[in-house]
Amino acid sequence: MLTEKHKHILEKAEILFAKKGFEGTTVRDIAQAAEVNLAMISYYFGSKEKLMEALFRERMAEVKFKIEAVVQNSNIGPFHKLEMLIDQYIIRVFQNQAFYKVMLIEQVQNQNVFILAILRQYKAEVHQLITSVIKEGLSTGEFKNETDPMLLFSTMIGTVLQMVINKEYYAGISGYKEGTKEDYDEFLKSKLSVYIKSLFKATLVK
Amino acid sequence: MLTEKHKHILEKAEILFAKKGFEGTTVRDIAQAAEVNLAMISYYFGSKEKLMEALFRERMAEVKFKIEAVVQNSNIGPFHKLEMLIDQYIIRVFQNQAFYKVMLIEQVQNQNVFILAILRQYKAEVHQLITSVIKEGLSTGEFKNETDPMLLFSTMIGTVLQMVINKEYYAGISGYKEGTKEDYDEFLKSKLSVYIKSLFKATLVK
DNA sequence: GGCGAAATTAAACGTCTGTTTAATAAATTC
DNA sequence: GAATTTATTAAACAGACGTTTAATTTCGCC
Repeated sequence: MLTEKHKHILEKAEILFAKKGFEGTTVRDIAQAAEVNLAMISYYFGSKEKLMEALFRERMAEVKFKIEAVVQNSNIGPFHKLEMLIDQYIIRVFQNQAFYKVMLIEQVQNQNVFILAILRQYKAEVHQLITSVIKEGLSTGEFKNETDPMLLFSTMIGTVLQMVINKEYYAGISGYKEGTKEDYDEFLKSKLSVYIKSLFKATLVK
Repeated sequence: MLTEKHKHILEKAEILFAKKGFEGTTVRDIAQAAEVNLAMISYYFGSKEKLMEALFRERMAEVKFKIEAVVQNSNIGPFHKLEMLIDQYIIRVFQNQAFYKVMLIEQVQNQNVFILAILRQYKAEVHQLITSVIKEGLSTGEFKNETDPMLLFSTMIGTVLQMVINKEYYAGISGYKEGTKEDYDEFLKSKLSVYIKSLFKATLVK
């Protein structure tokens, strides 16, 4: 089990991995950021690699529950379910920007077999979930049977991540000035929410 | 100027950077892959960092021309221009998958100021281009004035990159078996082309 | 309050890192 | 074709890397 100290170290490591990559981050960097002795990282996690794996195990576990709750609720229609999944995804990414950056890098590089397996399983679960909602919409006659769920899936994930990555650039050109960073994130989140829902609607709903 | 040998080394380095990241790739790795002596990398490029910068300078220079040609052609309508930009982007990403992975990682990590500047300029140019085409469509009354160009831009880039990143996963679930890797890439490219154009159409065209 | 286990520390380990050196080979210049 | 510049090499460099060690401190328990 992970203690609060474990989680504290993971949090600091996550930020460094997002900024400098796994190889670009040294164990000494992590120890300094978390204000613990260098040797504690090995003592707590075994190795730098196992620390990364612990980070994935920890963050992925948090995600799983929340998604399932939405889809299994039978009181809401299929498109509203998709809307909730979209909002949920946007909120999750903005709340864990560092981790989603780390995840993106790992997905691109595809090196660590352990993380690869976790990601594969995660993708399969989310994909299956979206597919089942779309099938539900097809059976009620609400949706058109045209678009590959994987494409919609990629659009949702891809668009959100691109906006997060280009946040600073977009702040410059959109002329957004007022408010704190949190306000700006809220501005982006609602913009993305409206936009992606409209894309889904145009593509799926009859 | 870059000789053929320079370009050969950059090509090999690019593949390694995409797979293992900048820090995860050693100069010895690059030398071995390019079949040159270790010291030649410093001799040719000055340093590992400058090699990376040379890679960006080289690849970005190739891109610039092609985009401009499309937009400045006045014989074609605004939506058809967008369609051409979409196809061009898809072709470019699939033709330079390694570099676009490197670019994505660098964008996420945002470390090297030189590369940051190149990317900023590139984004500004592409963004300005798309915006001008959309304005053209608005002035002819062809387009609706609703969507932020930056969002469409993010969708195009994000969706394509997600599909490239998840190529292997998608091959598994889509049951694509027949043909070579090149055939599979062609299959994905045409799928993406049709899909993204339909998203743009639904969002922009009256 | 004393004992055993767990936590924390500074120092050291061998290995690998990017870069430089000094010597040699190849190519270019006149 | 000798002289000079350029390309290539193996070896060495100092520093940084992840991990381990052995000693010390802190803690929970009786």
